Amino acid sequence: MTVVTRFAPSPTGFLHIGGGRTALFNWLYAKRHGGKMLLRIEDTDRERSTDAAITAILDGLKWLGLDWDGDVVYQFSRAARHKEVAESLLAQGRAYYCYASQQELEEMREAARREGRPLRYDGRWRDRDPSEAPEGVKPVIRLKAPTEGETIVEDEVQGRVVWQNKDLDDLVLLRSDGTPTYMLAVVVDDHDMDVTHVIRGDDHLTNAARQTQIYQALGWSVPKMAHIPLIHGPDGAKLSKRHGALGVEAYRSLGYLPTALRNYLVRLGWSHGDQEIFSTQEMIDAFDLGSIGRSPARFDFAKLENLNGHYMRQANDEDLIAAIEEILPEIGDERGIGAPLVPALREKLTAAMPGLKERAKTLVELLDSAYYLYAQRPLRLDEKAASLLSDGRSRLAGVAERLEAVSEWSAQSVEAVVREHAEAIGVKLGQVAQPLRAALTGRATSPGLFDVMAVLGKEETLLRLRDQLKDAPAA
RNA sequence: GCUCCCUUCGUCUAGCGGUCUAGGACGUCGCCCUCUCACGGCGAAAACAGGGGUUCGAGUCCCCUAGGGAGCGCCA
Repeated sequence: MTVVTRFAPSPTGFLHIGGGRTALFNWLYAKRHGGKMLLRIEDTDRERSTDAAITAILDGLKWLGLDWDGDVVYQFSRAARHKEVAESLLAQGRAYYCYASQQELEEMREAARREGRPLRYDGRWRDRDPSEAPEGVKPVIRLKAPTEGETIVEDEVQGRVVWQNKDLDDLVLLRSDGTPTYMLAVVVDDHDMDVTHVIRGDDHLTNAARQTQIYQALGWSVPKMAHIPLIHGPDGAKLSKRHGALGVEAYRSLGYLPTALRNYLVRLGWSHGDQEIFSTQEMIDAFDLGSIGRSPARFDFAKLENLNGHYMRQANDEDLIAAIEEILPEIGDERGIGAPLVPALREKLTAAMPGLKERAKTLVELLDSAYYLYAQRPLRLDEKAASLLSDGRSRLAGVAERLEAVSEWSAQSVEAVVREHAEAIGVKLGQVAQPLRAALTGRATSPGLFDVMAVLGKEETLLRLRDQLKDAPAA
């Protein structure tokens, strides 16, 4: 039997980080077993589902590099089938019409709360004859769930989880308007789509029990289930939208690479011995449900940054530039850079990339550290640079002249000249290099100074230098 | 309130009864490298929630307590 997994988000918002991980796990499991991952949009809540959310989810998946097999299934389009299944259950006496009103149900819950009883539907229409139905009330169809015995979920991650049937109530299968509830729709769709493995957040664990009851009523076999623990925010609280749960597109704008995010995500809850870095193929080869932990994990930006740095260092320069260009529309404006990059800047960025990517943790950081490439003369020095320069300006006297004399401008040749200068005035290289760096880049840190000078070129280097040395005392 | 799940360094985790004086990674702090910052190298501090059992032996199995989480909708 070929493995079929599915990712089934509801389109009520962006694809958040937890959903991204669930999708990743489903994708990895399918790939690992040569199976398929299906994508189903659970849009039966017509009020809250939006096309914008669907687009965001699809884009998020694509950016993460997760593809799916076949066409996207829209759950709502299958409503007729859901209804048919509910009615078949009704015909078999495994479901029944319930005429309880919203108000009745609320009172039921309120009373239960007051008396400290579980908040469950009391089954008041379970054995009542429909002839007693109140006039003009459209009924819902409820599952006639077993009242005795137990319902067992053999979960691939959580192990064997047992519920007493007396603790589970008769859930609604079909709403009074004839549309299916999530509980019914999921079961029917997973069955019809031949899903063999349901991998989802453990917030669905109790749903698994109720869905199991529906499978049993239908006489269908239950797919394998794997309920993975949720991701919490850095403070340990549930990762919710107001608690730092960002959509995956936000990580994109923050300058993270999809490869890094994937690597970070796969290690959240899953492990493979001591291995931390996984190529896509390695992830696929090693992924298994048994190595998924059962406790929730906190989201840690520091570790994501570290991984991102790793992947940036490893990435090839062209790909990094392409990735930067992609997010330039979002982050370029405030830095005065338009997308696409003008050829001259693109060229400089390419030349400087080996030194830049070595130092940055995110694409945004990289772009900032490349300030010296796109800065307009005269440079605005930041505070540290300004003080470095004022301290060391006198040691720079005469460098410009020495540099002027260089005919073959390269990192090597300028290094030789600067070292010569330092030696001539009897100071260490750093004593000259630091103020020089400040003058040329406007910052106290940068890639190797001589690489910077090489990328800038002789003319620009000298112009910038003279900008800052105008009022320097003579040597 | 009821049901279910969880609990190893600050964080992610290894550990599946003896090899644990508990390993790795991120982070933190030193030192080295060095023109700065990174990278890299070396090193340090840092954890089995608590209490009972079971066993010759428990981080590993069982129970209780505490703490955390999820669910309890005609939402998904």
